[in-house]
Amino acid sequence: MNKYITTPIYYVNGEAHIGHAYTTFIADTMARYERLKGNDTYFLTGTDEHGQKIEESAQKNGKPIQEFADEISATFKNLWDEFEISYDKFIRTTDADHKLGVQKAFEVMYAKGDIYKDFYEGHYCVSCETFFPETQLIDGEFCPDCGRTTSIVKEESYFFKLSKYEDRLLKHYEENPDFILPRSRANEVINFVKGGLRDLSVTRTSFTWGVDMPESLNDDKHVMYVWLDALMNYVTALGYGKDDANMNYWPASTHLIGKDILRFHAIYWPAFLMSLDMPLPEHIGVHGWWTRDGEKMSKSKGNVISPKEVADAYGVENLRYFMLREVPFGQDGDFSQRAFIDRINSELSNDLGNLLNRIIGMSGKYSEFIIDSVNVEKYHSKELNSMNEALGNLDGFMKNMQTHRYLEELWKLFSIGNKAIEEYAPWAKMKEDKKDEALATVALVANILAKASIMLSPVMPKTTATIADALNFKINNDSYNELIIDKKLLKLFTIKKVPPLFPRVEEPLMVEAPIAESNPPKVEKQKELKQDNSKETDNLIEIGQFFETSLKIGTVLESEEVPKSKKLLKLQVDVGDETPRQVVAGIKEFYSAESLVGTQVCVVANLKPAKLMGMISEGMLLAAKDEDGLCLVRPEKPKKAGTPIG
RNA sequence: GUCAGGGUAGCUCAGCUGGUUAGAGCACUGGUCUCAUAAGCCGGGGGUCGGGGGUUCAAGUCCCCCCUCUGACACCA
Repeated sequence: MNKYITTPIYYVNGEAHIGHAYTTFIADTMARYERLKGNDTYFLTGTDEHGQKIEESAQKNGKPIQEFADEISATFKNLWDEFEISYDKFIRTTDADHKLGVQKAFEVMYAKGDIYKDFYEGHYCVSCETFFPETQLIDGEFCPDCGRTTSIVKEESYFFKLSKYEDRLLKHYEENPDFILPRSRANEVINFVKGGLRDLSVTRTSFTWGVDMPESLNDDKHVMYVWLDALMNYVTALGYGKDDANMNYWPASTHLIGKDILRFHAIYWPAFLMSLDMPLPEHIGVHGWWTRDGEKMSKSKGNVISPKEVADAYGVENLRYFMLREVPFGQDGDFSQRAFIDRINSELSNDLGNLLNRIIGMSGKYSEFIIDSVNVEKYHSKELNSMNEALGNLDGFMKNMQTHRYLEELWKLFSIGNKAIEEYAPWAKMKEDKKDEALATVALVANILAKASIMLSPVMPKTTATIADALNFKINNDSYNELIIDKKLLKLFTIKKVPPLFPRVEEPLMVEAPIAESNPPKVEKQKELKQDNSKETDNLIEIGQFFETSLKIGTVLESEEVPKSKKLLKLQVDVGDETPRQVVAGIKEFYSAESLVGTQVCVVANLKPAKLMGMISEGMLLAAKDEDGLCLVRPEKPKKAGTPIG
């Protein structure tokens, strides 16, 4: 059977973070699991390199775009190589073959009438060079960004008839309840589709760093929109549009993605495939995000975890185990060294590693390290049964990507082993001259470890290979068939002594990033500033530019909640003009309407008016927001309304 | 605000179509073996299953209302 597992292609806008590693670990585990079962498996990962953002980032770094993309792409590839990720192909959207495939797809959809050239018609603000939907316009006419008059302008664009596939998509979700996993994500998608789909603009004329249009269309003003380009990677990697060399792997078994790109994979991608008359992937697996010690990770907070740093400190395999064991698939997970260390010590060191040592010790003392399964069934049918029961449950968990349940279930084996040793106490049996029984128990545990290692190997390939080596067998499809499917026992062998697999971790191996306590310590502030400074140095402005912003002290005269709004307060603010200014501010979650009346705030006074919930906002309040909430910036002492700030 | 999904032991969670004294792991604690990485094993404490009504012989499990959390969308200037 063919299996095809993919990760998203990672955007080359920054280096790999823990989330990238997580996705890749899950995918790698699934791919290894399928191979173990003897399925012909293709595992794809790679990088997404087109689009305006990349163009801009390269410019900022003063590098040719391709060179910039090459560099970042290489950091991903190198990291995965270092982590021994078992990908079959690392695709880059700048690969020539990929571009060919995208163009081919475009031609097919175009020929079919699913892509048509039209005009992106909308209210266009010339000075902002942007289109705005009517709902955002102020008084149906003015630009929400600059307040100038907009005009109805048509810009040429190619569109994909997404709307045409609405019904077919809904039908597919309904008929394939496990198309999107976990279920809760499917509901989100269904709701969104039911809300109606608009045709998708699939080309851009505003930048050039993208896949060119197919020659047959003879239209080089446009380049492909990045998502059409990016999503196609899943088939161009198999040779679509070129030689179809590996198209026998299509459709994909699982596209693994993070929750941020759900819509593209669950709506656009299936629609594209329908248009190309190609089968849809079996599953879209949607995982959550990682927090750190309960808090969101962010660059400004300085608490971002580098996967390499963690792997260097704790070992890649331990990290893989932790990430897959700690969090229920689909949910957000929390990374803390404490939780990590607990799992290493209690599950890896105590339950597993120590168990291996126990039988090495006993076999050495009782039988010169020789392990013989001959009497296992005679004395331990009870243990064998419960072991087989747990082993039988594993496949279902993996199919649903419930890696945490999978590992939890697998760990029952070690418990069975530890309990058996205790219950049958081979040392006592030896004294009672029941060597057969003593050795049977040791052999039972050896078999438990062997079988568990096979099933653990997709998660921890190297460590389990070491265990297998100690137990004189190799983990592969053959041993899987023999020991797991046919439930056979290990043949007579001599166990090899190995050093402890999982040394206990007594204290954190990484320096903790400063974490905000109840009162944010100064350290964090400093760090934040430092980061910002270093970031801002290439982005300095002239003082004149600063003074283009008119900041004034304002006194809040009136304040009321905007009905039906979660975030907005409508304020009347005196900024020294004859009439008060109406300012709509998104601070309702942090300030009650009454508490603001009579207080002073800092107002950006020459901001172009904007329309929020249909109300004009003629200014903006200065406020600072971080993970702990938002606070307004206010004058230290009362000042007359309208006092300029500078 | 609309929609979706939650709120079960200190923590992380399991409890399918309602049915005996509500479970697991971790943490805490008492005991105990010695093959082992001060690991293992046995036992214990601890829950008004968010709140309030209702249906039923019987509800964590079904219905209604409320509180609260998370996510998506609609307004974060």
